Amino acid sequence: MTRSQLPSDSKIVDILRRRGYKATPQRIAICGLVLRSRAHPMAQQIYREVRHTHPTVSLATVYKTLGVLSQLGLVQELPFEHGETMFDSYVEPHVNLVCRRCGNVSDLEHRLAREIVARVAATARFTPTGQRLDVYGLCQRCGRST
Amino acid sequence: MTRSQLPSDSKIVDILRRRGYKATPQRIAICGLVLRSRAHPMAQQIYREVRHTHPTVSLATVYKTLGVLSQLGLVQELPFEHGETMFDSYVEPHVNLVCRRCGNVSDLEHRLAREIVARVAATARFTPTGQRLDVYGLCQRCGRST
DNA sequence: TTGCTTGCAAATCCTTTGCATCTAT
DNA sequence: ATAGATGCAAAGGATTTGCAAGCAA
Repeated sequence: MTRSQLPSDSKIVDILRRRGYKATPQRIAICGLVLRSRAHPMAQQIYREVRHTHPTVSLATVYKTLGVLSQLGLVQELPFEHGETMFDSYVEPHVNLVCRRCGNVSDLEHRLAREIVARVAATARFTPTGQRLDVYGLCQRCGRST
Repeated sequence: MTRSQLPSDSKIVDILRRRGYKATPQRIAICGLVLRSRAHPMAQQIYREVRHTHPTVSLATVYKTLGVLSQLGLVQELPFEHGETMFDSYVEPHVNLVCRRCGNVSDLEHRLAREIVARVAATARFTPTGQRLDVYGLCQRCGRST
């Protein structure tokens, strides 16, 4: 299975309303930024970006909206060692390649991602609802210059 | 590869000294607790436990020692969404089964753990130095009573 | 209209740091 | 002897919360 289509604003409005949330301009903007990003943004970055179009938005609203998206299963939280949490809108089984030098996180689809979740669940009689498969190291770019 | 033997105190003293750290009683106690635990303890829990034998130890020392262990590659930090970080003394590729109901984290060895790291690294020309393979869901015990 | 949402500020919580004192080597 | 470690208290930084005012439905 490949990554699903990135949602339009009207799709986002639908999703929010259907789940009983009001579709406010701030929410639509924040959801749009997060769900259409492949950059694994952090709350502060989303805040900075959304202020370009909604200058009065608060960081609290960003956090609350990220909480909603997380509740709805539309994003996955990826807390890291150094404090901040990245948000990944790709929630299907996949691998996060996390470069320890440049900090970049990229998603990689691989059949083994689904397979390991399924196998492990069967082996341990564990009912899976999500996963986080990170590989840490040096990306191609950073590895060259070591 | 299976999980290596749990280290004795004298082994811990050796490791610390060889790497240029002083082997203080507090450090030996903290390292012993963490490296011999399979429970993925958090800093507060380690603090509470180590105080049984070293009542004057401070939380700051616990954090500093955990930092040393992390630097040495002897433990892996597992930060979670709800704030606290668990410490896993099993650093080889394996799967963490994280129960969303009871909170228990258990390590599971599986050949696919090594395999996915190797395959993904080759595919993406990524040089791996570590990994975190979490599967979230309901453990056998909690799954029964759902 | 009305309850959910926003934005602000204050509060929380985990973790780190500064520093004087202590101690392993 | 002395560089590194400890313990305390204060600081830091991300995230959450309380609440009055605002807005979607």
